[in-house]
This record gives sequence, structure tokens and C-alpha cells, in this order.
Amino acid sequence: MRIGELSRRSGVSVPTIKFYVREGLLPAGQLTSPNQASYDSGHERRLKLIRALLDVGGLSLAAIGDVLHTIDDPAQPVHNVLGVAAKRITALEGGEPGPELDDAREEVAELLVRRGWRAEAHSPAGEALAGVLVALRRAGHGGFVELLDDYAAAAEPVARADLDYVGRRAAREDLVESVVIGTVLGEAMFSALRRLAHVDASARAYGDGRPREPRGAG
Amino acid sequence: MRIGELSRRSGVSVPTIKFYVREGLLPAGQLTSPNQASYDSGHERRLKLIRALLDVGGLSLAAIGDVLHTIDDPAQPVHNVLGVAAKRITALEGGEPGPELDDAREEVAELLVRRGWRAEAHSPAGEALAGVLVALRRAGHGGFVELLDDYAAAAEPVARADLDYVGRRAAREDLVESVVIGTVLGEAMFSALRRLAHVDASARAYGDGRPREPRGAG
DNA sequence: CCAATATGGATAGTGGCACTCTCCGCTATC
DNA sequence: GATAGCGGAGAGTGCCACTATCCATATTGG
Repeated sequence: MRIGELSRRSGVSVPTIKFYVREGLLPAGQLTSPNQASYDSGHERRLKLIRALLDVGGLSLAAIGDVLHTIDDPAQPVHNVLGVAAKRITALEGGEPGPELDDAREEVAELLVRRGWRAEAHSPAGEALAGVLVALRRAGHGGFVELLDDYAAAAEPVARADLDYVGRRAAREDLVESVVIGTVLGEAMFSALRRLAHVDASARAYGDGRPREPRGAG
Repeated sequence: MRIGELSRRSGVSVPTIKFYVREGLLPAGQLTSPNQASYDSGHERRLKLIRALLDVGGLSLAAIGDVLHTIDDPAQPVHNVLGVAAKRITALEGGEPGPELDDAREEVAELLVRRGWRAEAHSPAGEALAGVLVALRRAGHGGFVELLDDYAAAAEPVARADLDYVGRRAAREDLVESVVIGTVLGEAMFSALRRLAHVDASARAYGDGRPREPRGAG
């Protein structure tokens, strides 16, 4: 197909597709003449992945480029792809160093031990968590940190479900893509569900005129 | 205190504080002379809240202004504050209408019935979820939607913990602020935990028994 | 065959965002 | 009385994700 059809199918304008090719996010089409090229379903798929990561995942084009580059490198082991995807979701670069941050890192390390998680406190995710703890305390809501274990307990089955989904993929290309999609869009999915659950819990707690009803486990 | 000290305490530069005042995010200081004003701990607290929502929560200044305006309006009921906070987290404006989106909305409605959640499918959170489902399918990973119930089950205890934390606040100002902090930073906290849990699950599934590889190798 | 449209490639420009700079006349402080 | 800081306001900056324009060439429909 030519660029016009690719544009129609993907919902991305022709100039934007050209822009993505220039930026190295999308491979150029196969040239059939000096100024004609053909694109295939791989281009369409890649374009949809870019738009999902950009629009729903909220990643920057630079971050997306990083992720795609890792996906396309067949030498990269799968867990590296996960690492890059996770790293680029949050651009939270540590924050200001200081005793607050050191304490938060220590707390993250303790949490990992407490839960027996095989992860490092200094990994990007660990740093992001420490940054959140610091921000909570700085904002005067250090009490919220008490929920850390509740949150961690909820994160475990989610992560298991994610890995289970990824594990069902056979082909490497499909696998690494599902890692990225699962990491990024899974986050958006959970966030939306959490907010829906908030609405529910808030309706029950603060009243919308209807009587309270107990809910299953509580 | 004067603006210089406020800047030192909050870590926000003087021009940026002035900018926030101009934009209506921060109330002006109490004028003691035509060109002298004094700021108090309330300003400091508000400034730290702004930075937390901006740096960690990833909200835009416009969204933060919206949220703060709702917080400051004593007539606003608490669940409205939650609604505004939830609404402004994701700027996901519905996406393109079409049969895909209608189907996704229907799916969200069914989920709400299935779980007995008192929330509306057409709420911002419901729309956001529908948007994620559409994006997953468009990206060729509709299978990920199978995890919806697993995710929802994990979201319930998280939402309960959030509301429980909020419920322990007495003063209205503290309460609505904790709603915002909990909604926004809680999301960042869970995301970081989920990624840590991924690392753990991935280490067990793909790297078990082997020594950890340094990042970037491969 | 020819006009209208589409294409690849490149450079330059746009609009939004979150600041940041500069200037002014005035005030607090050493 | 010199110096640093201050409140206020407009203009400028840098980054980001496009978007517009231009050119020579290709394809397409009549």
C-alpha cells in the first residue's frame, strides 16, 4: 500500500507519518521508484503501537523511539525490553538527592525484603517509588505511605496476570510487543479501574442518597 | 516570610512562584507595603502540593488550577473533589467515536454490573477505561482485555485503602487535599509497585537461577 | 496524451506549555 | 547611602509534537 492508504487505515495524517519516518520511529517504505514507496501491514501495526503508547500511555516520542529500538534489536533479552519500557514510562529522574531520598530508598529496600520480591531498590521502578514517597512526605501526606503494603499486595496478582499474558505469546516480536503494551496500557487500564472503584467506594461512604450496602470482602 | 524564604523552603524559584501567583495557582502574599508582601505556611504547603501534582502526578498546570479551585471552594462536596481530581488526571478526550468505542463502553457497563460497582460507564473514569480497551484492540492486543477482571479485583482493595485513609481526615481542607494526593500520587505509587512486581515476576520466569545481568548488556 | 492528484523528501513554521528574563520603581537592611 | 531584595507585568525561551510549504516526479482517469 502507499502512504495515503496507510494514513487512512491508521488514522495518522500523511505529514505525521512522514515525520515519524524522519524521526526514526517508523521504517521507511520500500522504494519502487525514486519517489514512490510501498508500505505493508507491519508499518500499520507499528503505527498503531506508536499511537497507543503516545495517546494512551502518555510516552514522549523520544521514549517511544527508545522502546521501539529495543524491540527491534533481536539481541535484547525479553526482560531488558520490560526494563526499558518500565524505565521510560516515568521520566522521574530521582529528584533532589538528600536524606529524605536516602530514607525513602531504604524504605523501598525494606519493602522488597518484606515481600520477598526479587527486584532492586535502585532499579528505575524502585527509584520512582522512592520519589513518590518523598513527594508524599513533602506534601504533608506522609501518612499515605502506610498504604504501601496494601498497594504492594494488590500489585502482586496484577503483575502475575501480566506475566501470564505475556507468557502465552510465542513469537518474539509478538512477545516483546505485548510486554510493552502490557506495561504501558496495563497501567492506564488499572488507573481507570482504580478511579471507577473510587467512585463506587465514595458513593458508598459519602452517600449519594442510596442506603449503604455491604460488599463481599471487606 | 517573604518570597525569598518561601522559595528556599519550597525549592521553587522566585520567578516561578511569581508565575504561579499570576496564573492563579497560588494566592498572592499579604501586602505590607505597595511592593512588599508576606507569605505563610499555607503558601508553602500549597506550593508543595502544586509541585507534587506537577512533578510526580504529571498533571498540567491547567489541570492543577482546576483541582485547586475545587479544593478551595467550600461549597464543593468531597466526592466532587474526587471527581475533578480523577477527571483531570487523564486528558483522554474520548477518542474517535465509532462502533469500537460503543462496544468498549458496553463492556465497561457490563463490568460495573458484574462487580456491583456504583459507578457510571459514562463517567470520566469509565470513558478512560473504554478508551484503553479500544487502544488495546487497535494495537492488536485485544487479548489483554481478558485481564480486566483480574485488574478490577486488585483495584477494589486499593480503592478501599484509599478511602479509608481519606476517611481518617477530620478537617475539610486536609480531607480534600488527601483525596487529591491519594488519587494522583497513589496512582504513581501503585504504578511503581506494579513495575517492581514485574521485575520480580520476570526474574522468576525468565532469569531464575542465573546471576543478574548488568543493565545494557546483551 | 494530458491534466489532476498523489508521492517522497526536505526545510521552515506553528501552537502549546512551563517557565525564565528583563525591567520598573520602591523597600528593607547593613 | 549603597546594596540587595521586592511586587508586578510584559516579553522571550526552549522543548515538543506536529503542520505547512515547496519541489520534482509518479500514478491515475479520461
